[in-house]
Amino acid sequence: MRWSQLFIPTLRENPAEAEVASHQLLLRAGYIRQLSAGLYNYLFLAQRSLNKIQKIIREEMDGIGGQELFLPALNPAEIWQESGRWTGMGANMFRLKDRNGHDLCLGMTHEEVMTSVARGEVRSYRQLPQIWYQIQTKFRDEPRPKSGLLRVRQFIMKDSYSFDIDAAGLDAAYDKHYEAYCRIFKRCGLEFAAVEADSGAMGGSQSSEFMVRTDAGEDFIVHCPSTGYAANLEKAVSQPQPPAVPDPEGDLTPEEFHTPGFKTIDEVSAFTKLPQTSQIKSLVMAADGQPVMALLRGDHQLSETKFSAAIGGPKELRPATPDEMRGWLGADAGSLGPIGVKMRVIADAALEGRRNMICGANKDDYHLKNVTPGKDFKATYADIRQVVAGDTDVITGAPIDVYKAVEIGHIFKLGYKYSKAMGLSVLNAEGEEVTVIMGSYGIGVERILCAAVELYHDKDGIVMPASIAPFDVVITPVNIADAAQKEAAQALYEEAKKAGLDAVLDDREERAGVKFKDAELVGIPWRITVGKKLAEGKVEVSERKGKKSQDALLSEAIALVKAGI
RNA sequence: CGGGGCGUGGCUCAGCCUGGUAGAGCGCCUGGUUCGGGACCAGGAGGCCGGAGGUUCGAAUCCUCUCGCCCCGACCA
Repeated sequence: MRWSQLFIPTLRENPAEAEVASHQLLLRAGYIRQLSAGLYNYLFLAQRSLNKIQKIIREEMDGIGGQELFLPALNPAEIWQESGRWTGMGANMFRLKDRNGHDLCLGMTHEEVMTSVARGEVRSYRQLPQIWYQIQTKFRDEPRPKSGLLRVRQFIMKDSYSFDIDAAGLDAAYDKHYEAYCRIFKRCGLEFAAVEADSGAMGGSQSSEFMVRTDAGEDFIVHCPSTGYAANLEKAVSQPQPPAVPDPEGDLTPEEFHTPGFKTIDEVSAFTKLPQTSQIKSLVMAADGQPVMALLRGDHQLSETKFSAAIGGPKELRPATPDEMRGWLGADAGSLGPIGVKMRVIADAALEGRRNMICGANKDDYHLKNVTPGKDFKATYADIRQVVAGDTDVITGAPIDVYKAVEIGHIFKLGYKYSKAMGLSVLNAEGEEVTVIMGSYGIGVERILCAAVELYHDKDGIVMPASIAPFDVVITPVNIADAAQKEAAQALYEEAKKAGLDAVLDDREERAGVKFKDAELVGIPWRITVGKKLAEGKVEVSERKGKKSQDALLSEAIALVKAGI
């Protein structure tokens, strides 16, 4: 292709609205343009990259026996009602009505549709196992789209679903996906980590997320370099640091004291001259409208995910409102505590065995000291605490890290959630009806592109991995008006195409600097510059990564690039 | 949904406080000179200042409402 004919609208300056590197660079390099919040036009370059990513995905999915389908993005409400997710998905699902007033939605994922396909057709264990996948547009009415392509309202997802007769079959399908995903991300040139994850609203037992480390990400990963333990913060476990000062000895009796205006843990800590680790933080939550108290050590944060699991996974979980707190406990947040309360109390495991601590008195501007969990109040202990940097590995005690990451893939063992709810069963060899066990496996296609840009860029632009770059090589005649250069460049371009390279000829009537800058911004992995050394029969071959270049004979240039890719 | 910010040629922004009828740089078009790292000269096109209402002799500028976008938080298969 000839650059002069292409639509590659590069910008010299960063658009004002872009914050993260991938957003800025994809805009500047002319890959994408925004249509609206969370909606992007994928221009020529983005489309080429996304096509390459999808090609890799298809090859690997086909490689594990996946069969590609294509299901409607527009779904009837009925199947979502059957699975219970019509209400479960809440406001995150785009909903609409057709002309007859029937409820429809735009699919966020396709468990329901896939299950409905299977239940109509799959009758016998002999037809299992199956792995079906599609590459489809998904819709989510995000409360806050952000960070360019990282969090959007419409995006491309490869989603696959496995159907098996038993748990061993599911395990095998899950493992196949795990390995295929590793190959996909590796082929896309990404450095990534597979981590233990919470299965959240998807339901199911086991799940792994594939994460790329970047500050632009929204997830936090807990990682122990010495043991290899890696998990999403929602799910991660660790050993907390010990309390900053030891608890007072003895079976002391709780004693009220006045704390005028001291509400936060920090304020009470400063007032009592006892560290945060000596305080009990009492949080009141409403679980399906019922009050539940969560207790944590003063310096710890509640993990809502763990807490939700600890109380049996309520449909709705939220912090209590100030009015609710006052009604239930007779005091405002800042003076609450577990003594004498009538609600369920879940205490974090880090409080077990502690004694003579400080907590709120359920009376405004009063706290209690000498409060001992177990003795002065009853609570169920559970791990409801969010891991923080500085904690240590639960088994070895080795230090752990917490870092930000973006999720590019997620695999789940769904179990029977959808097949049971929607009646997907087959006859086994004994002629008995058994419910099919399912898995579900997603990849965010654009997120691979974003992650690559986040990971690989420099001051001049994108350093796109060759496997997903829109072009392999750009042939750049320094001066297109020079007939010899023009001719040589044209010949090189033809040769590159014959050699199977995705080549573009930069035949624009621009100065060399402009063409170099654009090629670097866009992130084309290789450039062959046809310039003054042409007189000696030479051209310059340069690699975007590391900015290395060398002179090569005209006849050798293409082979050199080919070898590099 | 709470908090903050911003909407002025294609892009980045100035002008607004202190009303007087719109500017710069880049980009774009034409011609010329240049030609290995975002050239230079000359000429030119392009904006009813997000929208509506109001105040005023007069509104980009002041007031009210509204829409959109971005950021922080909440939320997030």
